[in-house]
Amino acid sequence: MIKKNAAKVGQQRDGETEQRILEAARTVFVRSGTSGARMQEIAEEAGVNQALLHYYFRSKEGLSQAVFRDAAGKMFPAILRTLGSDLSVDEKIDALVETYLDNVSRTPYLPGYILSELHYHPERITQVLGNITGTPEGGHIPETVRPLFDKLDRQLAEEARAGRMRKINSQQFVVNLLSLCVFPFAARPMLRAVLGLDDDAFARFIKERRKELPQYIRNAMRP
Amino acid sequence: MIKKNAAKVGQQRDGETEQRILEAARTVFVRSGTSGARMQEIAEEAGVNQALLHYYFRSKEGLSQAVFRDAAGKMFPAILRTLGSDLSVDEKIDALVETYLDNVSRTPYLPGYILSELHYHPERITQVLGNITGTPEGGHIPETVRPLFDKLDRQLAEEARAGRMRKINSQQFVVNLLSLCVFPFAARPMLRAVLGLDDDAFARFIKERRKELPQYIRNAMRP
DNA sequence: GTCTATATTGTGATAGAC
DNA sequence: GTCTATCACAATATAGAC
Repeated sequence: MIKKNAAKVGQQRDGETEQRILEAARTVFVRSGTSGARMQEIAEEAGVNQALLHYYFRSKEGLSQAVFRDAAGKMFPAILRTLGSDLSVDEKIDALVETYLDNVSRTPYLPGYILSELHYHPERITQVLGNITGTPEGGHIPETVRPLFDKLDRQLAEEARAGRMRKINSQQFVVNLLSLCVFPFAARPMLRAVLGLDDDAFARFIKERRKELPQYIRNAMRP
Repeated sequence: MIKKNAAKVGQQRDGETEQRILEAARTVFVRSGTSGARMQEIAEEAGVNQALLHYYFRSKEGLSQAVFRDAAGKMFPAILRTLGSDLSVDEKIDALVETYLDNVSRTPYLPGYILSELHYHPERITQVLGNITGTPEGGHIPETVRPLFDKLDRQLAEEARAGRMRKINSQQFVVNLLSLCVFPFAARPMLRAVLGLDDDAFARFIKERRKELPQYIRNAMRP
């Protein structure tokens, strides 16, 4: 109901400007971190004035939360959905490795940003992950996620009982899976410096991983 | 030759004050990140005045570099030494998992700090890792580290030839190893929130990992 | 070496015109 | 909705006494 007269000079229809600001903010926050980023830098990146950032997002805190929420909203739901699905264990491994590596390859600096944010602002996890996991206000996330891990535990137990896998608990299983997928991106600057991987070489490195990782992980749990 | 008359009031002998400042800085930088940290906060943590930080380290930049150099100097050399040693592949796996998990358990927030620093200040990698790896001024780190990976590649090729392992290249091998060791610490705040792991539960989680990881990794490469 | 006081710049945020 | 101008304070850094 608000934005009428969109034809008037200097006005943009819809949330176009807001969106441009949000994307600029993502770029800058991902590059410099929440405290390292400057509102001025974001304004320039978006091609607008600094005051406009405050008009749309009120404060730096508000803007950075919006960015983090978006970023986390891209990564976590997909992972949780896969882990909680009705796929078999083997299929979950395949699905997670493929979708994660494919998706993140397009935004390779996101994992580093997210892990850093979680490290320096752990209080944000609850806010953001609470929504994502559907945890009620003031609730405890682990309780909401519990059913997912319980289900995984049953699947893993059944595989072990049938002699198809060694016994492993769901937490270690998930952490192993995530470690092998996420770490190479989070440590990308290190790999670039130590192994000399430029953008192309890194992309090839990930492509190779995408092929070998499922086999690697399944093998690791053979009886 | 400088510090005489150490008995005089207000003076400390040796680098005691400098050391206290450095430790305080480590605490604060690891907790808040380089740009998030405040010199005032560090001064308080060290129990000295803010001007003293500049007396010893000239600038915030200087202090943060000193902290990062120390932190990286704790992690990387041990890893590189193990990987480049004369141990067999199996022994390297054991050694790296054990020493890494044991050492880092004492400073569990260091990996998150180091990865974040590398993400937001990739230029520091060259400065610091150059020294650690013994790369000459202006040299390229990968060339210095190359022999280490070449040696690993020969070992892995020999294992494959003898039918004891599947073929895997040294880069993927090392990244897998590091992923499984480092990620749980780097993602600790996330694991705390999602899995509900408090300090004790996390310590147990790592202890279990220390036991199972070598077997997991060896298994993953079985033919 | 260590302190207090202060200079100086950076930076988030707001007021108000258009 | 978007801009320019400016405020208010935070934060690094330095001067100089002790």
